[in-house]
Amino acid sequence: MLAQIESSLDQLSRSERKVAAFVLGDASRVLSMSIARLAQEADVSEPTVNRFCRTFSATGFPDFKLKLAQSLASGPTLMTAMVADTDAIPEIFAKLTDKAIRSVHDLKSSIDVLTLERAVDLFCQARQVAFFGMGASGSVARDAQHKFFRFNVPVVAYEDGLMQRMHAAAMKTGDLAVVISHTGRTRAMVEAATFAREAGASVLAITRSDTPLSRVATLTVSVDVDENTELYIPMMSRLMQLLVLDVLVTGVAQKRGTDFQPHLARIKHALNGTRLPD
Amino acid sequence: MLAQIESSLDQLSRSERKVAAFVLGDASRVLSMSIARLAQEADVSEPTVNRFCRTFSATGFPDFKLKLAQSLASGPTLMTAMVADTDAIPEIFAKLTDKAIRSVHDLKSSIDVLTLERAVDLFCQARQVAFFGMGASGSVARDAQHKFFRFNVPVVAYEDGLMQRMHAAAMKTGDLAVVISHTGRTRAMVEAATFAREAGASVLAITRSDTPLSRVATLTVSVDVDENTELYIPMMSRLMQLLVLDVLVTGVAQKRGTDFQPHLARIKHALNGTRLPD
DNA sequence: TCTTTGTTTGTAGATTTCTTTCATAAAGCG
DNA sequence: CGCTTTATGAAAGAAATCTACAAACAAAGA
Repeated sequence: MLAQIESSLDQLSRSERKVAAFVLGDASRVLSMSIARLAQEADVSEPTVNRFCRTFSATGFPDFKLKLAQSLASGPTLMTAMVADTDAIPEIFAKLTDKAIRSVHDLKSSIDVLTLERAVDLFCQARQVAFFGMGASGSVARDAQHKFFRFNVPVVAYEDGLMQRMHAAAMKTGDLAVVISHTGRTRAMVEAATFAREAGASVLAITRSDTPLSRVATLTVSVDVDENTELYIPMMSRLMQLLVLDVLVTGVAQKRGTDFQPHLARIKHALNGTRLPD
Repeated sequence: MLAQIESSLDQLSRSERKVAAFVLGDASRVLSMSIARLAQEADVSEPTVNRFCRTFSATGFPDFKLKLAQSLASGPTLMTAMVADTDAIPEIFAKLTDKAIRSVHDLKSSIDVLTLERAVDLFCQARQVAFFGMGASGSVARDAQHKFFRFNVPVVAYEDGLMQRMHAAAMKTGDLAVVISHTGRTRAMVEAATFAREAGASVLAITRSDTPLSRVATLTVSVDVDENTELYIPMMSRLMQLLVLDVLVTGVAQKRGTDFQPHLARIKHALNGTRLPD
C-alpha cells in the first residue's frame, strides 16, 4: 500500500501529493485521524483527501484507513525486502521471514483452486506416481515421495536425469508423473515430461506459469514467486512448491477418506521403535 | 483479536454475545459494514454494538474495525486452523496457507537471533560440513547440502542411518555436523550426533527445544511448531527448518563476502546449458 | 495578449454514520 | 413479591463523510 502510494506520486496532483506526503510520513497516525484533521494537517480540503483515497481503490476515507491498517499490520517491510550486503543476521532473518510470509500471501491469492482440485483428482486416479525434480527441486521431489508414500500407491522419486527418462518412457496410461521445476525451463525436466506424455501418462507440472514445461504438462499448478534472483538460490519458490504439495497431499488424504487409516497406523507403529523417550 | 473475543465470550451479555458470534463468524465482512448494518444482522441495537466494541479497548466502532483489520492482516485465522474431515480443497488450501503464515510469524518471534549468529559462525569456521536427517528431515538435509554446496567447502548429506554413523565417527575437530530432526527424539539422529561430538566435531541441531538431540548438540536452533499431529506429517516444521537453513546460508554468504563470487559464477555458467529458452 | 477549454481545488450543504442520553424491560436477590 | 441492579433499544444529537457545484487555476490555441 505505502509502496503503491510512493510509486504513483508523480501521477497525483499537487494537493493530492501533499496528502500522500503526509500519509507516507506518518502512516500509523493517519489511522487515528478524521478526514477533517488530516485535511487540516496536510493543508488541503476534505474532498481532496477523499479523492486521494479513491485513487487507491478505496470507496472512501474510512475504507482507505482500513486498507492502510491491514497493509501496515501485514508487512512492515512491504517494500524492498531485499537482503543488502550490509545486513547482519538479525536483518537477514527479519527480511527472509517477511518475504516468506509475503510469498505465501501471494501464492494464496494467485493460485487457482480449481486447478488444485483437478490435481488432487489426478493423484486419486493414478495407478502409480513418479516425482521428478533436479537440483533444488530434487529434494522437493524426494519430500513429496515421503508424503505420498503414506498412501497405498506405488510412488517413486528421481533426481537423476537418466533414471527420469527411463522411468518416464516406461510409464503407461493411468500413471502420473509429477514434474517439479522452479524455472520450468530445465531441459531434462521438459524432456522427461514429454516422454511421459508420449507414453500415455498424465503429467502434473509444479512450476512457473507459461513456460516450456507448463506447455507440455497435462495440468500445471502455477507457482510464481518473484524471486530475488541475485541470491542465486530459489528459496521461496521451493517453500511454495512444498506448500502446494502439502495441500495436495492433504486433499488426497481427505478424498481417500478413511480407507487407508489402517495403513497409516502400521506406518506409525513401525516408527515407534526408532524414537527415544523425552 | 479474534482469539481475545472468543476467550471473553462468557463475560459478555447475551446481546453482546450475538455480536461476538457474528464477528467471529465472518470477521472480514464486518470490515465493510456500518454499525447499523451489523446491528441489524446480529439482531441487536446499535448502542449494543458500540458497547461491545468498547469492551475490547476500542474507542468506538470505527476504531474497532481498524483494530480488527490489523489483526486479520497479521495473523489470519488465529484460531484452530485445523483441517476438518469435511473440508474441501479450497478450505484446506486456505487453512494450510494461513497456518504457514502463522508458523513463520511464530518462528520469527521465538527464535533467538544470537543463536543464529553463532550457528553462522560454526558454518564459517567449519573445515567440512555434513547434514544428517531421516524421513521428512532427510530431504531437508539434502536441500541444505545443495545450498551449502555453493560455498567452497566440502559438504555431504546422508539420509542413511549407517552412513551417518560411519561419517560421524570419522569426523574430526573443526568439522561440523548439522543434525535435523522434527521430533528431536529419533534414536539414530541422537546417536549420530553423539558419535560426532565424541569424535571432536561440532554439532548443530535443528530441532525442537529441550529434547534428547538438543541436549547432545553443541548448539541448537530451536524450531518449535505446534504441529497438527493428526495429519501425521510434520509439514510446517519442515518448512520452518528450511527457512532457518535459508537464513543460515544467506548469513554465511554474507559473512564470506565476495571471496566466493567466482565460484558462484562458474556454477551458474555450468547450469546454462541445461536450460531451454523461454 | 486574450480567449477557450479542461483540470484542480475548495465551499457549503446533504447524507450517512456514529455516539450519547434516557426510559423501559429483564434478570437477580432478599 | 417488591426492590435493586443490569441490560437493552429508541430517539435525538453530534460528528464525520460524501456530493454537487462553482471558483480558481493552468494550458493551449487564436
